Amino acid sequence: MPEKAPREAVSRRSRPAKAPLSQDAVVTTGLELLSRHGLPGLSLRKVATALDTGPASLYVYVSNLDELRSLVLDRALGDVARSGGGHWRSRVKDILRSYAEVLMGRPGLAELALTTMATGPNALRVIESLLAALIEGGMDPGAAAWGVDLMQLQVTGIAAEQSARTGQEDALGPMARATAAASPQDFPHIHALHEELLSGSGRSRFEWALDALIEGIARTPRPTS
Amino acid sequence: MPEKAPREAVSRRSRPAKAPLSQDAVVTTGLELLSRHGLPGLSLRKVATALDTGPASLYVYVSNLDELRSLVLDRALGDVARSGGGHWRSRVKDILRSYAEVLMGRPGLAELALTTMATGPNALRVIESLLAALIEGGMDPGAAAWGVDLMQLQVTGIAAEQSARTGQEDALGPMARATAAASPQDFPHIHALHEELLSGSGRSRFEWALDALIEGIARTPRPTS
DNA sequence: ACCTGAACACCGTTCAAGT
DNA sequence: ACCTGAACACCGTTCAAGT
Repeated sequence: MPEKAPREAVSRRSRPAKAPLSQDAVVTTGLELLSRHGLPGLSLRKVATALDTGPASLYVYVSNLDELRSLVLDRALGDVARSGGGHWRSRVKDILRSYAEVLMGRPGLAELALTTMATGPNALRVIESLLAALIEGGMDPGAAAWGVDLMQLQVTGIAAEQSARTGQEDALGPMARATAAASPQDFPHIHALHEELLSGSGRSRFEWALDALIEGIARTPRPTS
Repeated sequence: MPEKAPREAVSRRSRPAKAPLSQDAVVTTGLELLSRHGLPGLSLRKVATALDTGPASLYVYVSNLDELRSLVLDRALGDVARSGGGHWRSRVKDILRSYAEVLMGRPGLAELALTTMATGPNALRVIESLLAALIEGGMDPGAAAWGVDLMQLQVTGIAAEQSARTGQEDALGPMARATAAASPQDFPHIHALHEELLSGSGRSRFEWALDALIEGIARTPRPTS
């Protein structure tokens, strides 16, 4: 039962007033769809449908799917915490922890980050604050530059592993089964360590990995080429 | 102009003798297609066409695309060098170097490895030899177990970055442009370090990353939980 | 058990045409 | 310049039917 048109006619059109397209709108609904349906939700056709148009229309605002993915990733990275205070080392860990939490906070986002490089302002801000903290900690600037790369990759990888793990109903996935079944003759060390290989809460492994990285990066001289 | 049938009739059939299907055949042609056409080449439909059948037929040997990908990855990992002799540390580096070379040796393989966990015998063999070398080096077995994970992830990530870079004609991709354009006000450290961020041959960065990882893993005590 | 053809429900991208 | 419909050339997966 449609109500009567309120007040004045809505300028020539009747429908819900379909917001105008824009890159911002495209990226926003892309992130929404990702959040709701994971990686398969982030398709040009689905974004187009959500915006009540055809897929061809999006090419005005985005040059292809890869660009959309990278824009959506950067948008999501806007939630990474600003670097707070405290000792440089705990600041580095805070940033990376927040980074991991953001990646794990939406289904498919960590996996997206693994295959897409974000180059927008939010990604740059994360890099910038990591560099600042490391350099403040007295780290050689060159090592800091290379190290940031390592840290981000590592954290992204851990986040992807972790969220793949929680996405499935079986807690540990095929790797657990494979290592558990590894024959003691062919794979003695795996056999002996198969519990260790998968042990530890995600949390404690994460903290350990960060410490190991920071330690290694700080102590390893770069080649003098 | 078909020649006359040679010798005897080829048991009831005329055509090129279409090899029988098998999981092995499916994986082999999957790896072939990947090698020739990169990641887009590795599709169930293309494998089916190459094997002169329909896509539905493959489901007898492979339960879905993900399984095919993980089988193809493991097959490719068969080329990773067996652990040679020498000091444990150089052995670790040799294995990881070979692992990276294998991943970069076929287009799309490193990217595949980033999103797919190989759990076959070849993947296990790589893990086994890394564990053996680290433990021989006196590393705490628990740290070795966690560390192997870190190393593989890191090397896979570097390989993917590197082969994405050589796959494109522009040497450095959008990250270079983004960091080069970073404003000195908003991103002072990136601005100051933007050459360092992208400097160094792949080779020297790789070696440095391995040393940093080994160093960090060896020195960082695991939490006593 | 193995294999098939046909269908289903999707994709990204392009292009000529309209405004 | 922006937007569109329709087409093109693909996908993975399922299913009823055959052998």
